[in-house]
Amino acid sequence: MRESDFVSGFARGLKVIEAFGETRQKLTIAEAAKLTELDRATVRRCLLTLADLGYADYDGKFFVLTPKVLRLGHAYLSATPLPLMIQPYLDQLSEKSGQSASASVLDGTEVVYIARASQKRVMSINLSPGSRLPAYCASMGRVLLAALPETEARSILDRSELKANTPLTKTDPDVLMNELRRVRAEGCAVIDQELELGLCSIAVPIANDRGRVVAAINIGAPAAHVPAAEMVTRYLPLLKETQGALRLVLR
Amino acid sequence: MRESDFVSGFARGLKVIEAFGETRQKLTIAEAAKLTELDRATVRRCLLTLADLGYADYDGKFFVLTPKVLRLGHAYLSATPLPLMIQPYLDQLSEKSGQSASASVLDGTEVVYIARASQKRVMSINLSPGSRLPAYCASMGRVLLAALPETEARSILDRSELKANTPLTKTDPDVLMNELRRVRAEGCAVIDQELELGLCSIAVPIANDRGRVVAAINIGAPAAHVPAAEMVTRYLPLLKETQGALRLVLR
DNA sequence: CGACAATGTGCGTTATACGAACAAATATCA
DNA sequence: TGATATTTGTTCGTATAACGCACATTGTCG
Repeated sequence: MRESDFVSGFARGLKVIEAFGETRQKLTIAEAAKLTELDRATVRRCLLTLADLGYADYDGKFFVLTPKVLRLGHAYLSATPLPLMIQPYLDQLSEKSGQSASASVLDGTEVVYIARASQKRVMSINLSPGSRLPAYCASMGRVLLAALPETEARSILDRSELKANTPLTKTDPDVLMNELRRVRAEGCAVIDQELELGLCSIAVPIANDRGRVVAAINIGAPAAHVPAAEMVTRYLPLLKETQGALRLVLR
Repeated sequence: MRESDFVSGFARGLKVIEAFGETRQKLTIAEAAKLTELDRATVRRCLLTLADLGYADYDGKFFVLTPKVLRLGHAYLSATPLPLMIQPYLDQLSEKSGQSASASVLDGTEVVYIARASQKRVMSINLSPGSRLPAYCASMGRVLLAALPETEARSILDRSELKANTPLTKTDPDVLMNELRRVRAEGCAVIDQELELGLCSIAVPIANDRGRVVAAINIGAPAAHVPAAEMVTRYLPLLKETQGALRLVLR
């Protein structure tokens, strides 16, 4: 791609949208300028353009995203075969296990949920498709990182904000790299309350018919119901079964 | 807003992203130019910019959206109070009714799902938050349209593609306007297999503490389990209860 | 009321990027 | 396989889009 094929004004605008992140419902011009490191006047024009097009509302101080903004990315979930094909398998997996089951892919340093089936909600956060979790402390993140070349996985860990969500969260990069080696060897990852106290999950990678890892699936359960030590014996057979079935149908 | 505050290059780029819609996983340059009615060279530069930034992959012919594109706007679902506040109520509603419960808001001619709780999936499509349905033939769409001034509702119907999804789908604008008047009078809408054969749903509007309608909630059920004639007696009391509880907490 | 922060605005400047036209590549069809 | 149609790549002249700096205005806080 040549430099003259790059539209920098468009790129700046996308950077402004990304400034909202996952936690900011609204932004001021000054906040968005700080987050994007773009000139304040440039950011102001981008935000005003979003408001004019209906992607945001402006009350004279704050820009608030509107439902229209969901048009900008939902095609990935609604039109891409992978989420659509995995969903029925997760429905069955959730039914058989009696717990929630999800699928995700890696995007940068995070896993993005692309499909989910749940019975009762037990997590404090709602992980519908499009939601993100840091890969280093999520079971699906662990298996997706384990499927990468070690230098690439290490690079992602180095770019991650390795914060301790609970006293059980592993945050040392070397410890995490050893853990990824173990995950690769065993073919699954178990997270024992590293993301959130009270929650355990077990995940396996999903490969397509050419052996390339394209997603991960997991089963999540409350630690009170299923201690981490039992996650493997109770759920790994079901996950392996689903893994094998999906391998035959994904290309 | 002054014309000089509008960034037309950014606006064109957003139009190109929207060209993917809800059903197109991939687009060629020519397809995107046709859908957006922009010059082919302009569209090409926008798509190449998306690819360069990682929002799409390019195989030399097709541009395919990547999971990164989900960063564009997910803050609306993950950071906006409305979806987060409604979710626990839908969980309870789903539990009590034994059916799926959802919330949505109006965006253009469609309803966008913003929260969902489900037991078993019975629809052929997966309606996770971010998904869209045409408002004219969805129960939540009916109640949201009914909450608008008649001229505005009529304008939305006129802009809709009023297609018959099933033999039961109402598509005549005058018939639909009468139906909206009935919905307004009764305070709820029941859809009897107009969206998809085998599926019924009942919805009520959700107002905030100032009486302004901000969302709709529904319960959906298989027609085989709950005939449309019974939807009101079985589920309207539960919906009204949730409606009242939400009114107290939404501002 | 003054200090400080945030926002609005003007405008000189130039880099951005548009789009038309032509070339090259790919797809389709007989 | 060649002809034709369609799509994509590329050049480049040109206009203007839009950048960003500086100053003015407004809002907030103590």
